Amino acid sequence: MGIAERKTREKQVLRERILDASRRIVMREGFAALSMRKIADAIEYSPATLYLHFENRDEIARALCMEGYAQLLESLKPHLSIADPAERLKAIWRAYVAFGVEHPQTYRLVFMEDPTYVGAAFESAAQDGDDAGEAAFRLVADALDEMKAQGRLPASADSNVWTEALWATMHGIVALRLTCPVFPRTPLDTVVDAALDAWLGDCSAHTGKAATPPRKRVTRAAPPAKKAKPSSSS
Amino acid sequence: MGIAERKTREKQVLRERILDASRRIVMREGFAALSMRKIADAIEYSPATLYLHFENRDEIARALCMEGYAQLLESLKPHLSIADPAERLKAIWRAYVAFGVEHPQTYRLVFMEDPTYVGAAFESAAQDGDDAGEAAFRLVADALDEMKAQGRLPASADSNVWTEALWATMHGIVALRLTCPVFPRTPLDTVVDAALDAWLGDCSAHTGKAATPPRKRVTRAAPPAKKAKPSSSS
DNA sequence: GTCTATAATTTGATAGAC
DNA sequence: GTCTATCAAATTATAGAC
Repeated sequence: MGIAERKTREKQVLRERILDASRRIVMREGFAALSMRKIADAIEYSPATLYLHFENRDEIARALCMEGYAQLLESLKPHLSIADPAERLKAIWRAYVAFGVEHPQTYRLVFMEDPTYVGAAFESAAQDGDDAGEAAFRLVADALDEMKAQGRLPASADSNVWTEALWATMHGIVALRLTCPVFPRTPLDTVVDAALDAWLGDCSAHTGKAATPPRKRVTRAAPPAKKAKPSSSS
Repeated sequence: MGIAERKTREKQVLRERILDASRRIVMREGFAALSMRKIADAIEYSPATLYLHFENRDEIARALCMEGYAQLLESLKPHLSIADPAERLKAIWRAYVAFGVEHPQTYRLVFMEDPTYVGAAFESAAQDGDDAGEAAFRLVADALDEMKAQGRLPASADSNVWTEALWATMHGIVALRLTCPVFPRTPLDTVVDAALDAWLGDCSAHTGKAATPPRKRVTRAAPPAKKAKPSSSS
């Protein structure tokens, strides 16, 4: 069956070229500027050909979302193996935000455009039954549970609630950068670190080495802690 | 000059009708569905007439943004006079989130569509020289400074950074509701409260009456605090 | 599989009559 | 001030030749 396989392989190649061109357009001009004609021009095929590989523009968009989400996951992967749960979470979320600001149009397409797109991205990367969204959610929730078990988070903290809130915080940081660059803004890293501190705060318990200084809010008296925080934007 | 005044008044009336119709379309179908023709049909005028009152579609969008932002500010106003800075901030941000989820298309138009729109909204409501964005920012930053002065926030907390981070957090909560309704989600109020607690946390110092129980994260040992948190979504 | 050609819409915006 | 009529340009999507 070599002939049939070559044909499907060639078909696959063109599919990839279509997605490549689409990705370039989206990254350069944003999703709103993505049209079938523009894609066709870019790959030097007729618009009609696109419909042999994708049902419509929406299917191309969904494919791009799956790609983009996979790319995001890939950028998080190096940090998943960090032993300490707090450091793991901080590294993951820093990478998450970095991805968002470095690939604004991709991030926007996946998370800020159509509610169905992120759903498509999640369902696509299904592993062991449940989708990639669930898996990512668990990843964070489990780390929070670890911290709770170590007494580094309040026992009253619901890890599901905190996961959602933590995600919302980081998403908000990215989203504001993308659509509301209005204020004389704080460097990105400074805001991210402040947020991570607020949520994961003083995580030096059980680590012994007091790596993260307890830059924690006070309960009774004002602490003598004084820490300037210069930081570089992305 | 009664005649001229009547004419400008009548002109103003039509301008309002255009904006009314536009607002309805945006609220019902979203900003993407707002077209000059649709507006003209709604008010039973010809499309050409619209151009006598607005230069183009973008100017209508900006006008809607100014309206929407003013509406948001209005919904925050009742809480600005709360004496306690922590309670004030919490009330303000709860109202902010509530506005966002109750007016999704308006919120989306102002904060999630075009970067220039939110700028227009801010500059429009200029008071005493600086724009409404600056004013709102100060509002939050000042409250944070109050809390800091009372020793209820760490002295190391930069109120400008925290303001931006706090805004990002609340914006993220709203934005995720609008564009990523994917998970079996936590009730809105629960997430908002968790976030407010994480940022403003145990604020019972100096209030005497211990109104807010110290649902704070631990530093050394696990606290006996146990608090179930049932809450209603909006 | 790929193309040409085109249908069918929808869009923002304007010229000129009244 | 308002309308009719229309332009010029996009868009998605398809029919049918090759």
